[in-house]
Amino acid sequence: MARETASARRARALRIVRLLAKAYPDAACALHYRGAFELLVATILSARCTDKKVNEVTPAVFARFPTPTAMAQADPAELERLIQPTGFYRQKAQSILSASQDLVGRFDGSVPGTLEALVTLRGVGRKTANVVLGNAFGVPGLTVDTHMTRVNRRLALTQHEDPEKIELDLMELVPRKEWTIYSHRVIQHGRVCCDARRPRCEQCPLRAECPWPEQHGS
DNA sequence: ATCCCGAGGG
DNA sequence: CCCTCTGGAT
Repeated sequence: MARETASARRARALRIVRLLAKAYPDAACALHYRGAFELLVATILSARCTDKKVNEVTPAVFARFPTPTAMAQADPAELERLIQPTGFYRQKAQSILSASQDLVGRFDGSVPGTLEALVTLRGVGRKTANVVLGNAFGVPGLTVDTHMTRVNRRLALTQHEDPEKIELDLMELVPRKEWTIYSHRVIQHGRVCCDARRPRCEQCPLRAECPWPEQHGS
């Protein structure tokens, strides 16, 4: 594909948005949660871990520590044991405890609804903050995780590796109201089709808009 | 740049 | 065995 002009790329991005909507009309957050606090905890646990695995451990976690107040007083060893299958369990337990203590101490026991406040919590970066904003508060947010990074790079909607730079590129290309649902659809697409190891370009709904198959002979 | 860390697939 | 899975802190 010859070098693409900015306006051509913008038009292509909009076609991709439409194709994704048709291919994944029901895409949604795959984590199981009730309310902002549970979503925050589930999203911290989802780092480098499948959502499926997270959903297996969270019912017991939420049953045992249902509120920020309860979680803030949790025994670290018990929490570590409950979340152990998700990996990185010491850091994650520490993050969940510390973040919960901050919710109680600095945010009146509830999850704040702004990016600036959320990222001050231990274990919460832009990606996690945007998941909470988009799904618990209805504030548009692009959640640049491993799937968003891989798929958008293959689509040549960004050249960057740094998640924050990718987020800025996508903010220019994807209509603001679509940010949250676009993230869900790209993540689903990354799981079922645009696989990390071997993308299934033959059956990809975005094939006509993607330079990857031509460049990699499939 | 490196570390955390378990589990599943090829 | 190596890579990947809804990252973040040091």
